[in-house]
Amino acid sequence: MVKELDEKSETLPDHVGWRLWQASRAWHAEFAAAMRAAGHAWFTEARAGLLGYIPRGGTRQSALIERSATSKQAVQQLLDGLEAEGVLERLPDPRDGRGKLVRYTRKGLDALQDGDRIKLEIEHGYVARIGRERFDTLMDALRALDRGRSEASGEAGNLRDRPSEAK
Amino acid sequence: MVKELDEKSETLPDHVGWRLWQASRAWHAEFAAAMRAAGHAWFTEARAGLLGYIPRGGTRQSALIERSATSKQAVQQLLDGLEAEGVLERLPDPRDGRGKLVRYTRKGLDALQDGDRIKLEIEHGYVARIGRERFDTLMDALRALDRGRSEASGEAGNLRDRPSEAK
DNA sequence: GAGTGTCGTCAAGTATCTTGACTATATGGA
DNA sequence: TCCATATAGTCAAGATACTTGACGACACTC
Repeated sequence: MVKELDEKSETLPDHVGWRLWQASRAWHAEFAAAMRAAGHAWFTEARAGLLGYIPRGGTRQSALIERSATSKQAVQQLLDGLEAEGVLERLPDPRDGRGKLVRYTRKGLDALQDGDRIKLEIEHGYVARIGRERFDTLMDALRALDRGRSEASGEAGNLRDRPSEAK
Repeated sequence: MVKELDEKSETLPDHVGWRLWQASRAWHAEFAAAMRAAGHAWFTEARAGLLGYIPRGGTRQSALIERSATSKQAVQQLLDGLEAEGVLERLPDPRDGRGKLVRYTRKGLDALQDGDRIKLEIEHGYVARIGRERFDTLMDALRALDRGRSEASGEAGNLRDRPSEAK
């Protein structure tokens, strides 16, 4: 076989960013595949990202925009899609005529439940692969990193870049 | 402030997938910001992902498609963009009339060098935040996870799902 | 040299996300 | 009360990333 260009011996990157990215992608690919296999064909990465910010009890659309790190239009379009799929519903906020409340439908709650189960399964797989101890240190390090990030910027729990800078 | 809906006490998810996703996004946001600040305005996440698969010495376009986990059309469009930006160039493969070689231009190599520097800076920041030991265990766990993944499927180093299944 | 498969391209469509402009409601004060 | 300003959500248009399908050019085998 041709081997004059060193295609064979070339290595992929090996730094934190790359590893985190690969791990994240792999996790999500596994999760999404399992979700779709469980009958939730509407499940996509972008939607999953948004759902992560919607607690079981529902939330104000504006609160959602603040928490997730994207524009309100992006959030809106994702919500439009999820609403059309029957996963969520939007109700007028009784306490603010401008606002809307976002909450899960039966279908959405069922999906959340399946999601929880699948997460556990994946986690078990990970533990089986690298051992409980290493898995725990992984989680510990990731949490510490997140805490560090929160402290570095303002104090909100996320990668939101100082929600009160230009406001 | 209104507080009847438990907005305040609600917590974000805390499982591996979420943590990996957040960490990955945060890393990339930091990296991309630094790259753009360093004058590489063409830098985006998708392009970065692809560049990760292109070794310094260049590669065949087809090899690239195989390594990255996307369709060849997606790769092609990304390459089109990078070529238009003057980061890469495509040459005919002297050993295969059908093929093309992708390699970095001077501009591309300069960007890679800045990228390496920035990666180190970010890494130092991480170590400062969570300590050298914890950082090392993090990397160790991520590598172990990747190894586990490789062994689970075929043997290729990545999340590519068995490149020779339907082929 | 004919058949088959690989490499890259063209074209069109979908999903995600962005900026800009706009409507309706809320809030705080003259 | 009325007005100014800010906030919540929407509408519209466009950019980017990615997909499927179809195709032309070359390579490889027989």
